[in-house]
Amino acid sequence: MKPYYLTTAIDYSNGDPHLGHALEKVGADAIARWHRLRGEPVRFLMGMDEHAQKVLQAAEQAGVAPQVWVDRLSERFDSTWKRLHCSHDDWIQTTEPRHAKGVAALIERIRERHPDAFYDGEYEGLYCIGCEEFKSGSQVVEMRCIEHPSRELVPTKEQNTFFRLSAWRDAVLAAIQAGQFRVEPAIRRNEVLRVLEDGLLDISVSRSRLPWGVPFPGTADQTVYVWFEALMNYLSATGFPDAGWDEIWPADLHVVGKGITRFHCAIWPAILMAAGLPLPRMVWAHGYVQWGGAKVSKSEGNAVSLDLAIDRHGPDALRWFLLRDVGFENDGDFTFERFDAVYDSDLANGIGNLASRSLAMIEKYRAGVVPGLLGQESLDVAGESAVHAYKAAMAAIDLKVAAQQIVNLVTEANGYITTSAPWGLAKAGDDARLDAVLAALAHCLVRLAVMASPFMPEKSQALWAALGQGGTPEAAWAMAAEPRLAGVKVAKPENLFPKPPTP
RNA sequence: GGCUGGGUAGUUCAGAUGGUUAGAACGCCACACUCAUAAUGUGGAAGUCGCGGGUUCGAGUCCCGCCCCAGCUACCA
Repeated sequence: MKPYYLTTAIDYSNGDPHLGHALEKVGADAIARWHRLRGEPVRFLMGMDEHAQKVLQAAEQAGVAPQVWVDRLSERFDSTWKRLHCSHDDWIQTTEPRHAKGVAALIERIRERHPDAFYDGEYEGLYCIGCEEFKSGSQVVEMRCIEHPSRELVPTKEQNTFFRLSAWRDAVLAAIQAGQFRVEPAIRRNEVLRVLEDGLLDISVSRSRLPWGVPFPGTADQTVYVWFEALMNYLSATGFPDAGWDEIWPADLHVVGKGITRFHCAIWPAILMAAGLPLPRMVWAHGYVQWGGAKVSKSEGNAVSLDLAIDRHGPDALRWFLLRDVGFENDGDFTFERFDAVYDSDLANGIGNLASRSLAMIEKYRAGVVPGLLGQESLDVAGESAVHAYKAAMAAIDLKVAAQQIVNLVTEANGYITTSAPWGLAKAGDDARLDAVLAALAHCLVRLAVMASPFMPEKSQALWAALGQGGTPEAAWAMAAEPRLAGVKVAKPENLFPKPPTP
């Protein structure tokens, strides 16, 4: 069975991982975990983009060889994502031999099928002597490079290879319109459609001055231009062109930042079409994390320390906050003030306290053994509908709404406890009612553990274990659909989400 | 400039096809409860729905104009 293959963007090896990167990884991870929860095989790729000029400069500044530099950063990013409980099962660096091999094979495959897909042309751009590279866009202010404002940019021509992007415009446009190649959310799709409707120009895809890169097949001194090559990581990670790659490809989902949608939604599908390969099924472009309303980025120099944010309340809490409050669709804001508020309300006072009080009552009134099911309580009905709504939201990659279902169910459960007042039933000796209430609470907790697992794997695992369940909540969707806990021995865990002492 | 979105309670946001007193969460105030991480529940205060016109019996929801914010605008991952 072909796995659900999803990827995140590969990150530039020229700085530390920050909150913006984290949102993407954690969001993709929640989606990966959701598919595993449904029992699907999943393949989940992350990695590093290492062939940029900036990377060389960063290595030089650090005084180490480029490969040493990128390996160091690769380790740093990978371990950060693992610390955030990301469950990727492949990690690609674009300096790996398998990537160079995949890129070369893909370009050759395009040449075989469409000999005129590539042609020699002249690229003309503004060249900065200081940076030793071409500059454009926001790097150019008043005809000068922002890094070297004392020097004039020199209009320079160089001979290199062009990709006939324009030839695939109609086909890419049609694929998006037909829904065969989905671009989500809609705001991003509209942008891409507009770009395509305006037409595409051919693009230069090689550089002659950069030895740090993948050699362009059939040329003596050219390397593949970095972002053209970077896109191909999704394919080279499947093992392409070696046997077995087509058991993984096409990708089901590319998760990317909104800033790079055009590359993924116009150029990447054109490359694949030229090669006669199937298109990815979906590109999801998330919004950006802002810091107190301002852009967070390495270039702005205000990147919040990711380690600091993780240390605040632990990795699961940060995952929860990013996906539930910052959001995976629109831009969102990160402040410690809000992070603390959401932690207290959703996690400590919400799920954590609900688990605590429910399990404490099962222990106190029934020696920790979940009573048998006596009938359907109102809380069971609420649980079923929460699971239903959650499922629909996850399938639509609406992580915020999915998380909302968890919060809603917690609220339902707290209200149910107040209404049914188990302590009163115990005092009155109404054992039948008390059994029903305690069973319903246990079922509710199981549902919560399962639903929370894509968001907070570690904490939901702890809750799962407290409910006397073996293994992990992964692939345990059946328990959410129909909890079976009669006779199971539960144990109240330590506080799932301890509250820091208030000063 | 062009194109997309958006401007709704202190804050973050919901509000298909126009229709009773505009909703939720967090925060705030009061009360209740005691199983629980001083947690939870109930009630309450809180909004000229960006501005100005228009259509309509009736508009946050449609039309026109304007203001403000964000994004995209091709080789910036």
